[in-house]
Amino acid sequence: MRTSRFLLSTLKETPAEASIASHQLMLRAGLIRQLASGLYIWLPTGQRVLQKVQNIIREEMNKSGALEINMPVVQPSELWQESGRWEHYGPELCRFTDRKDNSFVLGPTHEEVVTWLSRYEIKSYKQLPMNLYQIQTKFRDEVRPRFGVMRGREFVMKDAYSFHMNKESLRKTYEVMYDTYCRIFDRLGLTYRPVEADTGSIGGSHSHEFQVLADAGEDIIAFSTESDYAANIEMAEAVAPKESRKAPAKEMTSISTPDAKTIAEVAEFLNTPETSLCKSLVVHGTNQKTGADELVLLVLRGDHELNEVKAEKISGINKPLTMATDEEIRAAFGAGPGSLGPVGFNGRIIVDRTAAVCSDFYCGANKDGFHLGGVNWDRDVPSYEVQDLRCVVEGDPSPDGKGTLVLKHGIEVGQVFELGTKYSQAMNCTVLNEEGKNIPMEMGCYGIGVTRVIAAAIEQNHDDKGIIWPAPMAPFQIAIIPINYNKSDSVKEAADRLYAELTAKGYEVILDDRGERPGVMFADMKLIGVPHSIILGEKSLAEGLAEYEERTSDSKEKLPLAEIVAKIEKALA
RNA sequence: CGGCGAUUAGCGCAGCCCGGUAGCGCAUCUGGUUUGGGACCAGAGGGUCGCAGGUUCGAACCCUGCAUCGCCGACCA
Repeated sequence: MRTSRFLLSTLKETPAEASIASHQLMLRAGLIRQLASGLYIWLPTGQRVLQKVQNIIREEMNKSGALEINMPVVQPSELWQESGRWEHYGPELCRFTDRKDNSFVLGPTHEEVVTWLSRYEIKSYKQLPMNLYQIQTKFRDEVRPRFGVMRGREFVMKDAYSFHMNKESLRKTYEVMYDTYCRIFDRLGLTYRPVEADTGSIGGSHSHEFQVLADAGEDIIAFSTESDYAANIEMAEAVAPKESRKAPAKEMTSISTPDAKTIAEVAEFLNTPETSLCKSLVVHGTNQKTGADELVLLVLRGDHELNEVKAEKISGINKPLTMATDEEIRAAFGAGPGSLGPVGFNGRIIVDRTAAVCSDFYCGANKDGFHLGGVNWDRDVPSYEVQDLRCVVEGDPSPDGKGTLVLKHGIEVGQVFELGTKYSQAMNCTVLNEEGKNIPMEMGCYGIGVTRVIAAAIEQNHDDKGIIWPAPMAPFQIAIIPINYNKSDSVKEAADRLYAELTAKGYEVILDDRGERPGVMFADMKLIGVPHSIILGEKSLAEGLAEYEERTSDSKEKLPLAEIVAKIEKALA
């Protein structure tokens, strides 16, 4: 490719809307342009990267035995009603009607369509297992699109769906996909970790996420210092403290705490650490026996945070988790949210494992402006349950018993699920087994955020000059930078000859034939992150020399022109 | 969906408080000089100041509404 015939579209200045490195660089390097909130055009440079990532994914998926298909973006609403997700998927699901007033959605994912397909195409257990995948555009009307393609509304995803006779077969394919994902992310040159994950609204039982480690990541991952335990913080178990609760040493007393409402304020007012306080949160629940709505009190140690995913999984707590309003709280407790506590509350109380071993603690008095001190479970609060409610914090013991936990930010680039029969049952997707009996197929699903992978790679690989692509993702492998291309015959001749030679060998070469000043060419090639550059100048050429520069280290080396091709071939081998 | 902010040339911004000829830098085009790390000189093109109302002799500027974009939070296979 010659720059004069290419749409390089680089920007010197950073557009104001971009806040993280990958978004800024994708705009500056001319990979993408924003069309509307969460919608992006992929420019030629970006499209080349996108296709490279897609090809690697496709190769590895094909190697794993999966079969590529292509399903429509537009899907009939009836399928979503069949699966039950018409109700459960919120406004994120973009719904519309056609001219005949038939109802459709823009596919945010394709479980319904692929299940519909398999219902017709898979008739016998002899066809199983089968794994179908596509690389396709999805649309999710995100509440808040941000960070460029990291969280766009329209994005490219590789999604695969596997079908099985039984759980053993599903588990086998799950393992194959897990390994395939490792190979894909290894090949892409990313630093990532597979972590235990929540299954979220897609449903299912067993799941791992593939997280690219980067500070800009929106997820938090807990790792063990000693073992390979790793989990999304949503899932990471906060194990029960080993030490048992101390016997009460103090009498319960009421303390006036005017204007102290938050944990930090109360701790400061009482001149005591946050760990000696317990905080109380009120959520909506359903009474297990009567089925009536009720308010449930959740109690955590003052320095800990509620893990909403864990709370939602407790039966009797409404999903999605909804906090009680100030009015509801006042009606039930006779006090506002800043002064709540378990003492005297006669509804359901769920206490976090760590809070449950606190003794002589402080908590709200259920009276505005007052807290209680010297509070003890059992003695002062006779009836309560103990559950794992909180987010883990750094230093917590690892759930597998080895080492302690550290927390890091991650970008979720892939996820593998065991779905089970959630969709096959709801949509009557069955197969005849060896006994001639109709059974719902076991299903798995496996996604990779293709466009997000690119943003994640840039988050991990850039410097102040621009992108430093992992070799397999680079839009071009080699840049030829001729100084005075338009004026010097020797430079032009050498550049054209090298370009022809390297191109004929099958390399992806970009020749900067714009005749720009050297600084402009260097800056552009570094910005778009071409891994290898050949610099040709008239003076060096007169001595038979060319220069080789490598992007990762920005190191330069002069060597005979005749040896440059061999040098490049070695570097790219 | 709540709170906050922005919207003026392709991009980054000033002008608004205090109403009266729409500006700067970068980019683009022309000519010239330059050519090893985002050059210099001279000239040129490019704007319904987000949209709609209102106040006013007169609105980029003041008022009202709406839209879009962004930030923080809630949300998220």
